[in-house]
Amino acid sequence: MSAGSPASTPKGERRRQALVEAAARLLVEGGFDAVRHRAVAERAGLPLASTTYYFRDLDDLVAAAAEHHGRGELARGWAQLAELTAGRRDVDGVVEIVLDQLLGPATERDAEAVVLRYERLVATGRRPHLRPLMSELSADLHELLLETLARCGIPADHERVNRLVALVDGSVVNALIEVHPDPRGAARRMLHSALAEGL
Amino acid sequence: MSAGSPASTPKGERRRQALVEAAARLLVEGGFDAVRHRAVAERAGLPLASTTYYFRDLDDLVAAAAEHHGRGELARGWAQLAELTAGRRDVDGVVEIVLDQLLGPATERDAEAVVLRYERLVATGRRPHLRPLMSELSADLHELLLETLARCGIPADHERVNRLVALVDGSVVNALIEVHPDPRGAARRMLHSALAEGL
Amino acid sequence: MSAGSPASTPKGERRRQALVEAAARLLVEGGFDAVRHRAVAERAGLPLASTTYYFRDLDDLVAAAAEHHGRGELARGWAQLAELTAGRRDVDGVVEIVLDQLLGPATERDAEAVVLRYERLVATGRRPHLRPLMSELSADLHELLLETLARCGIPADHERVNRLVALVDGSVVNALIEVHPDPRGAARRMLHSALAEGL
Amino acid sequence: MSAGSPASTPKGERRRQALVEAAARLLVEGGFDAVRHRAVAERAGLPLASTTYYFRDLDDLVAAAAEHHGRGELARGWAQLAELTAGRRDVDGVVEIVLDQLLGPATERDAEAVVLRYERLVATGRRPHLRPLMSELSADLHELLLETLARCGIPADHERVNRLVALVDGSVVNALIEVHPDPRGAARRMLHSALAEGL
DNA sequence: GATGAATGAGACTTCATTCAT
DNA sequence: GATGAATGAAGTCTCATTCAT
Repeated sequence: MSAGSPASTPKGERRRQALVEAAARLLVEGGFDAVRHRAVAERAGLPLASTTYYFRDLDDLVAAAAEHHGRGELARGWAQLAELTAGRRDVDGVVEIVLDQLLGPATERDAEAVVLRYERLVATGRRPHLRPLMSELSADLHELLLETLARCGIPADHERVNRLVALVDGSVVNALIEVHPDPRGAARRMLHSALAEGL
Repeated sequence: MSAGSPASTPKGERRRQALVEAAARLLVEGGFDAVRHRAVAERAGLPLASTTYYFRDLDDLVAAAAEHHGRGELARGWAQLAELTAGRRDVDGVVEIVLDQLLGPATERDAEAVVLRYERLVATGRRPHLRPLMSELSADLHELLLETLARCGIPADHERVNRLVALVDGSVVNALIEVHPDPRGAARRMLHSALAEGL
Repeated sequence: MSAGSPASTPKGERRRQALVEAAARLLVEGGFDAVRHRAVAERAGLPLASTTYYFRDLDDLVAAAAEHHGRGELARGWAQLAELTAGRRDVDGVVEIVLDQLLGPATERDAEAVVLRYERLVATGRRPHLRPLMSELSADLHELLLETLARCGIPADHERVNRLVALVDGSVVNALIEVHPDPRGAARRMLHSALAEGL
Repeated sequence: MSAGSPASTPKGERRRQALVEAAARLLVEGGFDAVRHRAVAERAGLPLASTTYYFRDLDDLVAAAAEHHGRGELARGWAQLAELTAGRRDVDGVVEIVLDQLLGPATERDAEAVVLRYERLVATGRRPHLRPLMSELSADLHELLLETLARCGIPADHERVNRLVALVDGSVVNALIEVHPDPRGAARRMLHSALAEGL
């Protein structure tokens, strides 16, 4: 999916990967603007020129980083699902599971940890080249949630998942503007009240 | 609310305003990254140094632009409300009105026109200094929707408005990643299905 | 001596003085480079344009500040002399008095407090317009030391004062480069060893 | 000792050196304030960006220039010493040699040529990062004078050298404020009178 | 007399990208 | 294949000074 160019040697692939990981970490920490050639190279402990050697330009590297981060999140989600024993759960349990799938595991610095998911979504609005990637990731996330709800004994279809996702994402983006943002809390409250009314 | 400093004369106020408007236009067209001293000055047809004369630094100018844009949207919303004849409406009518309030009037290039609202929300996640402003705007928007729903004969409380907003915003951010994004359409479908089930 | 231009009114004179004092304080705190129109005006609580209204240009203001500071030091020196009871003193006493006259009263942050005297001397090397002023101040300082030594019962002539001054100033400028500078201490040691050998 | 970073190739080293020399020349001509990125680049006939490519920031470049100048002076001093035939000399001869070591060879525009030594010393008072460098240069100069005096058949220890240096430096900084400065002359007179009295 | 407004010049620095080796 | 070297373009911001009022 990523553009890629040279280096099909194992070593080349390893270095490419190191750059992607470095870029992904920067993405999480500082957003899209923080992904610069220099910063990535330093993080990865590789020469500056390697960033343009392995990636056509910065957009290419940013895209690869976004993809890496997105796939990592999904992998975590599927792994979490695999460990989930089947069976009915109360609302509280389901809500927490869904929040974990959508926002990642709860952190102390939640607001900051969560923001990248939304930066990615919104940034795609101005970067058409990210759309195919993001669409793919999104479809997979959808699938993951569908399975997760099923495992929890909650009947779910595409529409219901869409609504759940919208409720969470909508709550979060609106929570980010609070002076002391608590996006996870906001999403949790929203989900509860929605589920209480039968979604 | 905006920081600003000099220019109490009418002319000064006019120039300041010209800069804000130029910055706001750039914000709409290119997002936060597009608001640069040079670009703003050129847009406004004013000397480069005027940007730092009227605004302490770029953050200050960006904030003023965001505020300008946000207040403009709200003003439009209230004006629209004022022209709204009271009385019950069918779901279709209400949905269109709510979409207009939240996303602005329908445009051809809808995806692009709509994206700034979400950039603003998300950007605030990394720019704490925008939070007070955004919170204020958000509260006003909330009020506007409350009134709008009342005018449409739909019983609404804070919670219901929150849910509506979340549904729209969540739909939109998830629609932005489609290869051919139709955020307004996505939000419309979501609202319909939600209202059909009694919200 | 200072250039001066407008404002012979009492109020004008007062504001001019306020600017000079503000500039002098900045001079002490940050050296010549710290004396900027903006900084001076802010310190003095006066409008920016007043700095160019009362002083032809920045050099003029800097010169006035240097003069103010220099004359203040000298006034302090003469006052100190006036309070000095006549009579022979031991070397220690004389040394401390001379150090006070040349370097100002001992401070905790001595290195920083002392540096301006030498910046002024050296800066004059590149600013011929400061020379008449500095020469006058220097002559007065010379006179002060002559009187001081006499009061202490130490026979002194111009040559001896010159040598004393040179020893102190030479010690100080060479002490400023230490990692933990102690210019007063260095000057003290130098004076002691010189006086021990009969100057 | 200088910070620097890239350029290990001969060519790189040469360009780096060109920048340092350009900066050093500017330092001599106009003092610390004259060392600006633009000015250095133009002097060296190199692109502006090369100044930040070879030097982390301006402070780094200024320090390198100060070091270059200082080491050059010292090298000249040691070379001069090497050419010095051993043996007793009269006071006049010794004085001239010491002045050469401390102030550089006599020039027509003496006052200007000499001022940088003192700017460097005094500037260090406000720029702690220069202290280690200046201390090292100072120690070497001390050594040079010790050897020089020995070569001239004059018994000298650290204390005596310190006193000599202080006398010269003190004379010079006080001479810089004369309307027609003659720092070398002043130092010469001071040394004579001091040596006449057995130091 | 006094000052708010205004700006051209220039300061330092970062960065994406190219290219020779 | 890999990378150190290099740089043009642009970024943010400060400042001394002028001028109209």
